[in-house]
Amino acid sequence: MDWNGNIRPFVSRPVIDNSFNFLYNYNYDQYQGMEMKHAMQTQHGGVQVPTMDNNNNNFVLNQHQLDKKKRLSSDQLESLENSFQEEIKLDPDRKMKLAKELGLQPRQIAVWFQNRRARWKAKQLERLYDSLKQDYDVVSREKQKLQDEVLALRAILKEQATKKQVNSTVYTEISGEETVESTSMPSSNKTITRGITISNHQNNNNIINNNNNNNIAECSYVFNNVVDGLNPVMPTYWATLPTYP
DNA sequence: GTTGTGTTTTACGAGGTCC
DNA sequence: GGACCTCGTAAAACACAAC
Repeated sequence: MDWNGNIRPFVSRPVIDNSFNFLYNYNYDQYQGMEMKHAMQTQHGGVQVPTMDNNNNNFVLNQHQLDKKKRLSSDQLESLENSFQEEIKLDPDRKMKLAKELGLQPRQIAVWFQNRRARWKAKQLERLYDSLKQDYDVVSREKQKLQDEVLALRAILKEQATKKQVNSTVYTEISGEETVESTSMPSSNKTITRGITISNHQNNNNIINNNNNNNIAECSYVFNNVVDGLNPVMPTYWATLPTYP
């Protein structure tokens, strides 16, 4: 029994031999004890009734009736698609209207919308994945760039610290004061990073190399905050990333 | 033309939510 | 409790390459 009270035999197998016709009798039920929900349909969803077999008084299906799962026509699909584009959910009134217009069972309309929503959702997920992957790639490249910068700056710092150590050793020999600065990372990174400029670093590399005092004066806002874990600064492109509900 | 195989579409059942 | 939903799946329909 379908939603409209029509009876539709289960007809999932092709006729191989007439001797097996009993398998396709009206009373045949693949799922014993289960309610029949299928309605045999014509090209446009009309219900077909099984015919009587002359020999044994059983209901049998002719070849046309055995053609199950008809695909919807292009016109039907177009109408359904248009309706779906208007609203992906199907209210009962619209379902009945579409069923009438397209000559389909209301159940078919409901099922089509359910399947269409599933396809739509899968597509959305696919797009979301692509978008997130793109974002990830951008962030990943940026991270690599920043890591390279950190390595370069550490090398510079190490070099400067070595020079400084040499100078202070000479000074200590004279004054007796201890002025050696640690350059190890990351345990003492705060000490180091407070004296480094990351923004405009490429232009500043020369300055760093040539003017130790200027480097210390150009304290990095970005680097300090990121390393200290305070108010991390977002890359400008983050603002352009799409938002998702 | 046939056959094998992968993909798409139609349809359903199970289990859940909502009114 | 009925209508409807999502999710997972079966099976028919279809597309297409290989022979």
